Amino acid sequence: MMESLTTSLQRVFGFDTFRTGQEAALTALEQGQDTLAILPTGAGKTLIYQLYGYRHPGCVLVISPLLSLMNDQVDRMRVTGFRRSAAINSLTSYVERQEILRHLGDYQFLFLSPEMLAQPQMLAQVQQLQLSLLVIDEAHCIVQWGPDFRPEYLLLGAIRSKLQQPLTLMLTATAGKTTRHEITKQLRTTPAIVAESVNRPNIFLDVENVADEPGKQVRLKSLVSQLQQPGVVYFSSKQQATDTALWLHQETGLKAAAYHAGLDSEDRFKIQQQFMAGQLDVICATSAFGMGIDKNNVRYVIHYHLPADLESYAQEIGRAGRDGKPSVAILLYAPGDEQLPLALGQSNRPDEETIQRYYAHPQQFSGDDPVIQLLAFYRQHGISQAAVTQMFTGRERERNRALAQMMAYARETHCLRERWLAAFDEQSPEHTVACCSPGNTPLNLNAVGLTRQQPMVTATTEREDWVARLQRLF
DNA sequence: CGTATCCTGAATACTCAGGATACGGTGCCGTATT
Repeated sequence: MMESLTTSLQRVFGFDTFRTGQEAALTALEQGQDTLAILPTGAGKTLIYQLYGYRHPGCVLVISPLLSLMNDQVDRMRVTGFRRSAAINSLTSYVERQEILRHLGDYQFLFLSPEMLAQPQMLAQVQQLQLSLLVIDEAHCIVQWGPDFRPEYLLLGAIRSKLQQPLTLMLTATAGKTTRHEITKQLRTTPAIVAESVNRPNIFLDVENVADEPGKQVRLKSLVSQLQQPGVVYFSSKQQATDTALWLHQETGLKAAAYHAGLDSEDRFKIQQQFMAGQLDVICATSAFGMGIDKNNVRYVIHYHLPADLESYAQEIGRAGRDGKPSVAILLYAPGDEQLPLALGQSNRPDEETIQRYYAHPQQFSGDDPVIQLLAFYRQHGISQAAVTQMFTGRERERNRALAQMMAYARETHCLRERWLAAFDEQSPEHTVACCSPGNTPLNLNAVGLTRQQPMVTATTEREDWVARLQRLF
């Protein structure tokens, strides 16, 4: 008889108890059920598949969206005693890759990107393995990136079938009802769902209405110079992230840097390291910044532009206050801001006519256009014109719905938390002054307890004091 | 979709109306080129 989960936990990690969600997910997996686990960052999602891998013979195959995540994870696993771990990706040298492939059957944990796994040679190798578990890390990427950015994500369902439907664990920090539905539909399974609340009570929510672009800049500068550091300001434009980092530094003297996909990987790495080490006050970033960032003392996340949906917003504000201390998420909204996410959503999407013309005469199109590259991908994978049309139509409808939900948050006049959590089918705790400040109410920074003039007291006494202080103030 | 910038042509030469165009985000992979 196999030892209990708790005994394994004790033996492998030296912990006596599981964190919320871990045990439920493991229990479902032990019963042979595919499992979708929606757990906040820092809840110990990797422990779930590490422990499962420890308890069962065969290989745990982990599909991960980013090379940096993969490589960090392999390093961490080797340090903590899981030495039979490897990643194969474009950064792997030829020699190293040959070495791993020669002993592939000996590995307990193998990390691949969807693109790598989709390659026929690689898939053939993996088909030879005895898989104990297939893990889809950051599973929301299937929905967020699949259709119009990284189409290999949409092949995972077919690949899973070719691997004889191995037991599958899907991991993410944020997934509303439609995202959950889409993930499981794509992966062709009806899993057990283990979901923790996405609420983050220590993050004060705020929407700030401004008249226009200059008004937004003024407000941003004022907020950034008053708030406790460090913080993150999100943009939907690389240029504006860069310009604003420089401007904020000049205007306020704060140590500010920009982070986006236009920087070379050396700079990206350096800036990320500096931020993690506390050498930066504020990072002006695009959505490129975030996954895999686990800094616990981020005090504020400001959105200069409107995110495309509440799930992205939840992911991004979730990077504040990991230490449980009071933090704030501020959305700056100017009339018409919804046009930018709308346009971005359209930019990678072919219209019906283009699809029709491409399928009729594919050779007449230039291969440089990313939209055409997507169509070429789907056509080469035998996906019909009708299916592609239907997919992009559905995608458009879904993006519009998601943006409308985001707009409803921006325009909310009653309780932002209630509005936010409703998108994840969650009830909100009762609204208090410590909860949020919608766009129609002014933000009192002192009330949030985050101004630099009023440094926070120590963590243990903070929570009661903070609520009590707020109650008195109002 | 909407803003900013560039371009064009007509009228003027200390210019400007209005149209065309570019910009706006996320990452794998591997091949061709320096």
